[in-house]
Amino acid sequence: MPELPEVETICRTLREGTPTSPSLLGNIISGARVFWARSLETPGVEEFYSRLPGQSINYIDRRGKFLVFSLNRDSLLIHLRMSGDILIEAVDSPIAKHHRLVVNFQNDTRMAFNDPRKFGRVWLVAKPEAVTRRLGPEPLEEEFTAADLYHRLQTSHRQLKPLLLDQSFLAGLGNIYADESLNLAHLHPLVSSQSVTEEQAYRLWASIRQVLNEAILRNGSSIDWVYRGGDFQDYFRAYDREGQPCLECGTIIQRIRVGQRSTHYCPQCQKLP
DNA sequence: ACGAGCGCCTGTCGGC
DNA sequence: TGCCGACAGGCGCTCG
Repeated sequence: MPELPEVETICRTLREGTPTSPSLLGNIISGARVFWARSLETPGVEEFYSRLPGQSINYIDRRGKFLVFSLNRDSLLIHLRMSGDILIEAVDSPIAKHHRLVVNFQNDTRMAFNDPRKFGRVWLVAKPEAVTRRLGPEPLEEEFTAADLYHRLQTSHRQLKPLLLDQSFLAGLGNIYADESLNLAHLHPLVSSQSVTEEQAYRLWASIRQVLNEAILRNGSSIDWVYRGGDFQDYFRAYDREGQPCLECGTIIQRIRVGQRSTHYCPQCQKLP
């Protein structure tokens, strides 16, 4: 489920709390349990157990698709990959089937990392940059300008879709929001990046930000059995709309394979030059 | 430098 | 009903 808007939604929920679940800020960690060792990227399980107790959650942030928990001495980073989710529950509730790791708090609640497909990863490190250092710019930050995007496109010779999925080019886009952004910008997913004009780059920049901001306003997208409570899926323009009419021109949305990923686009609005 | 293919995993869905 | 392949919001690796 997790691209930037979904991770941002989870991040805000954990940081700010909801009527039914209070903020995690200030929670003191009492311990942890790992049920699937490969979910823990670093350190080893024993060190993970010994370093966590006594540290409290001072802040919760997002970098790309990573959740970043700032503790007293360390940072706890979680990447949800394809099927990961974060649940807050009572410490004495049963361990659900796909719980891979839990962090217990002194207030008798716990944070569970639930991940059916086991692709997600957790890091406990002294410096978060050790994990996030290779990420590209944050698309919603003010410092990320259209001129910046244009120059980055110029320095690459790749197709737009795989480039947008490359987290070192831009942090946070995944398959859904790459397709949505390209559709809104009227750019074909196979267009070569260095052929994009300044005006097209501006359109892509504005489209990426518009799509991500609207998705965050709708708490992200909910698809299949991994449900998060967002409803941006009801506003998709291209993604998962193969065979349906383009909302702008009525042409049937096509699905092709690009870099092993399903790619949806309107052949009329998004023409190859 | 780039794209293709594959591995990592479990679950769901459609076709036969 | 059961089986089987295709597919899924990600990413790191190898190989041409």
